[in-house]
Amino acid sequence: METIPRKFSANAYLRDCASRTVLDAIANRWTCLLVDALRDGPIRFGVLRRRLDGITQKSLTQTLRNLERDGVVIRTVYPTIPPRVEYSLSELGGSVVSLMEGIKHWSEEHVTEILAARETYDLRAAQEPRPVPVQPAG
Amino acid sequence: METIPRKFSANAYLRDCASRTVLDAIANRWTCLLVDALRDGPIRFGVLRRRLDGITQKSLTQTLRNLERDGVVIRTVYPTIPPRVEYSLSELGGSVVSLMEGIKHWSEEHVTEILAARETYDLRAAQEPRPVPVQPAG
DNA sequence: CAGCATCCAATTGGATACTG
DNA sequence: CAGTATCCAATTGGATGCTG
Repeated sequence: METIPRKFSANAYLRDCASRTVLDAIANRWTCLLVDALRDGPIRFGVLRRRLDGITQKSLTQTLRNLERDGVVIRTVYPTIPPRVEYSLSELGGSVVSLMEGIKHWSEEHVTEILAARETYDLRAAQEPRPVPVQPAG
Repeated sequence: METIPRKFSANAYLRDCASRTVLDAIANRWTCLLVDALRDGPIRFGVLRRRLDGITQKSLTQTLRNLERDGVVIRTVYPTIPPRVEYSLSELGGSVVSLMEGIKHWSEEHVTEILAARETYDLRAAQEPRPVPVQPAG
């Protein structure tokens, strides 16, 4: 009787589990917006740059490179002058689109509620008595 | 005839839209793991600390404070000695659990595939001809 | 136990200049 | 157009010590 091969079980709670690096790769602002922007098909570098308002060329390049390296994004270079480079999602990338889109959507849906919560919190914090310093000034 | 009040439409693509700050708040490693860890009910600070392997006390405190401020997390202090503090999800927090869990799960499911992609990429990169320096050494 | 305060190293991010 | 390279400011993150 054979032992059933136990499947490797990743656990992102563990600091040394490689899935933690994957979590880091996708759970950040630019990856979320970038993957969402790629959902409707190939898109050029310059268009992406303008769409992800506030991203620098450096950050965009790095985010794209990392996702390409991870097999999430496909980079296609057309040997024209001037150069034309298009980015699209791989099948793997397609499998994470709904999650990224979901996060973006959630942020937009709940922003008003959250801004209100922040205001309330800050107001209460301002009203609370300050902790007495160990060495009072003066 | 009244004008229909046009609903404010948030857009996280825009750098100055407040929803961008919400995106930043939830799209990061610790928030993802933290919210996921809170899904099964109230949990103490020390337990969280041990569960989110590798997090420092400082980072955990800050992540919890920010989410509390945003109305995602509820902090309950029991006036005992020693102090006992429990964290749980608000209703708002509950509405984002499935997304956070989804990201964690996706990371764990695709880690092998992604590690392979990285290896392939790095191998190809090592084989590619180096760009000729403008001022060749020697 | 659940923090806060502080110091410091390391990583990130922006601005700028240049290239095939 | 789509990058690379570099310099530098700013933010982050870890380690440590202390407290109600």
